[in-house]
Amino acid sequence: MEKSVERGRATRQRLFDAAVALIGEVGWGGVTTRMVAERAGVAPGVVHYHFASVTDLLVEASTAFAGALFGEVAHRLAEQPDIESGLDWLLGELSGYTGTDPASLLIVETHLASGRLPELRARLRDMIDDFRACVVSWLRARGHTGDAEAAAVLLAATLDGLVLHHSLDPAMDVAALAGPLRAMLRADGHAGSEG
Amino acid sequence: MEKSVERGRATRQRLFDAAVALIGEVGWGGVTTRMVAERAGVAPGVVHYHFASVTDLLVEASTAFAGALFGEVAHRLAEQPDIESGLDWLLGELSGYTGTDPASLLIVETHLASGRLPELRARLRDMIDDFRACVVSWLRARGHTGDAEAAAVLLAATLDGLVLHHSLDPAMDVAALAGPLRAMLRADGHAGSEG
DNA sequence: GTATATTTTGGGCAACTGTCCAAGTCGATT
DNA sequence: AATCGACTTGGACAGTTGCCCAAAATATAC
Repeated sequence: MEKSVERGRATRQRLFDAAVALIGEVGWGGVTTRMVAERAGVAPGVVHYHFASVTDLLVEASTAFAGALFGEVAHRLAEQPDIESGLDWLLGELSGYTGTDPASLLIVETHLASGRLPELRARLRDMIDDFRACVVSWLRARGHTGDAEAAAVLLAATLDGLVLHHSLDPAMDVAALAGPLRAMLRADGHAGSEG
Repeated sequence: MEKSVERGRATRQRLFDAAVALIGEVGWGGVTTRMVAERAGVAPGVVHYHFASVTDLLVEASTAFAGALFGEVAHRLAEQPDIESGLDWLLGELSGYTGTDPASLLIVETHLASGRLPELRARLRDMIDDFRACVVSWLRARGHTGDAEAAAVLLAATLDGLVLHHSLDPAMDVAALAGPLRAMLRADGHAGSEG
């Protein structure tokens, strides 16, 4: 009983991939048992053999994908020598997210679904916390002197927002955003009053 | 044939309201004919008497709501005497969007659905264009000397992103973002190299 | 009153949904 | 060879879906 298990793992992985692709194509709520089964090239019953429910599959697949994506971005960002080149790299990546690619769609769909699925919500929040923490330490190591936490929160939100708007407006000039974005992270403490 | 029409308009409006509320509660794809009919207090058949399809109702309702919201925000923003107080007002508004309110949910849901509904996509893009244009003229009238278009794009995207992240992380300290956000809009031209 | 236009009703339809399950396949173990 | 366990199959089930429509209700015009 070894090759059987191996085959099972492969099927499970194919279900993951199919789920990720379909969430982007038809939306979180539009993914059906038979759809994902057909896409994975298996019989409909297989889905409920490997997962308790379709929602369960969706949660597992989307968190796995999102986790890998966040980790990858954080990792690549950490390799950037200074803040300015880091931002340039981020903007460059961003221009690759046209909004039609599975990555950006899945991220936003997962965000939304998390509002109605507490467990998914918790996982996603942990991921964003991790990502923010990476950005904070990266900013500090590169000489950012201001409120690094606030900057990280703002940067993470801005990136997500840009992915969203870029999908609506593919003609958006991403490169032109470098100026104000740099200014945002050049803030060095003398902020303003706050309540 | 006048009071009849009036009653029809009232029903139509109740269907709009029900649709807006339900998009936030169960998601764009989760709204069903019978759901919206029950919420509006009418028989299921009414929906398809007033609208060609549920999707049609959803598109009409969400664009009407989003248009009113964008218009309201742009109008209130235009009343702010300077950029800093404008940002403060925006952040204050933002802290009201906990992510559980219908407005923020509907905005994000509509964003997403637009990826699969070309007409909705076009309408939404026009709205954001209008909003950006308002921000641009507001920035210029308040003495912004840099690339006002880029600043407006970035600001609009950042606001949407913050709504998204605020919904995931209600404990987010919105006021702390004022510093870097102001710095972003304080950019006055001497940006940097760009590809 | 009758006639006409508009809106509303409640049920009917075929298609699809998630989930389950008895039967079947296939490789490993004995 | 027979047996065992993990995996897969394809169909069955009850429930829900969007959409449609003949009939009833309501309001205006004559």
